[in-house]
Amino acid sequence: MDEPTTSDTRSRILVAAATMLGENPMARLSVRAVAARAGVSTGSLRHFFPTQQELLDTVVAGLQTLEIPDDPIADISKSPAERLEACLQLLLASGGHGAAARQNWTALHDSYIAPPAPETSAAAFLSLERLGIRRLERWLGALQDEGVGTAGEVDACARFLHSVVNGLSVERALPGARTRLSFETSTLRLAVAAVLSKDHDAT
Amino acid sequence: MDEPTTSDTRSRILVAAATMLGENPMARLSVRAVAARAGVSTGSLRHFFPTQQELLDTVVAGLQTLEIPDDPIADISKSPAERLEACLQLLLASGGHGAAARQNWTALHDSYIAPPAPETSAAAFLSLERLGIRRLERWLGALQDEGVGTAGEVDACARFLHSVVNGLSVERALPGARTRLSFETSTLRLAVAAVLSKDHDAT
DNA sequence: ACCTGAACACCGTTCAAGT
DNA sequence: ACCTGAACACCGTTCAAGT
Repeated sequence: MDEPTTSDTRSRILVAAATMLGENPMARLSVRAVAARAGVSTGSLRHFFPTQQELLDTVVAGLQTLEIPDDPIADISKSPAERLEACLQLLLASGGHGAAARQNWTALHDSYIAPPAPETSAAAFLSLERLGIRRLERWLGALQDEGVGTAGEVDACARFLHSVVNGLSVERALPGARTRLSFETSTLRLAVAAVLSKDHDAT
Repeated sequence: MDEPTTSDTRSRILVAAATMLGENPMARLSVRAVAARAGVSTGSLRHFFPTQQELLDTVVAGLQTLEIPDDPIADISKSPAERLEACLQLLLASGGHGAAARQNWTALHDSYIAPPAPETSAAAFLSLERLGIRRLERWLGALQDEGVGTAGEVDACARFLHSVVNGLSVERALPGARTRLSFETSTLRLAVAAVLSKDHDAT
């Protein structure tokens, strides 16, 4: 963990932002509102968080600390394709099965799809999405460092995998999830093969 | 099509917005910028498009219908990959953009995800899903008849493509859809390439 | 009905100034 | 280094006023 007193005001800002996000996930955190809630000036807020996006990323990253056990990408005993598939399975698992999956998508729907003016709450969701895509990019980057080629740009591949996982994830919340389960692995395998197209010579 | 003269300024606004979106899909269209580009006042723009979101939805909906003909799989003037991509775009388009996409997913959510006993209403959904997958299988079968090989079984490929389209579709209903628009084609292209992996010798 | 442009209430970021 | 608050350049929306 970080030291509890990285800065008193920095923490106050983070706490204020996290509280406001918790109270109303679809509100957007303006500089002035967060600064007022934290009892600091806008300039002081900017001193610790040079940009508003950085504040958002930091606060949602803090909220996300409950995950990430051990990274399957580092397990050299398996092939690159198998490892990437395991990573995707990890992402997919975080969405849950059955009732949990449904509850998850209901929360997502109520926060970001149902509201009449969804663009206002976009920032929180987008920074969360960026977190997931960053993770995918890091995994692909790790494989690239081993000499494994990717089909196209890394960010395009990451977006592709993200969409695949999203599709499978929402299907888990829809009826007939049990029937589709057998297709999940074949779909993930196709997605992995699409991304790791070139030569994958593992030693 | 609509009458060419629904309103001269309305069209000018739409054209200006579409042009700006084409130049830089990541940029956000401000009222003043679009109005200036179209040569009209902000108030006039607001008269036809009461809200900025409405403008966005209208222009992206227009861009989509502009590049979709009918029955793309039979168009032999294009390559198999291009045709399959066009088919997927067709599926994606049926989900709608912006407000329509959100409304669509809300209906789906309320019918099949939210209810406590989702297994009761499953039948309707499953038959609808089967319809979409059948369509994908027919497309893939048509390409196979031309001698185009698919990676793996047809039903597995169809399920894969179905998940990809589902993922992109739900992302259209989530915040930041406009930003992700540029990745849609690259994702679809990767998915098509994954499915049509083998030799695709036409003629 | 169509169109204008000023006005209102915001926004994120910058920066000279203090401590 | 930390902090302030004014200032700048935006933003979307509203609205009295013209045609």
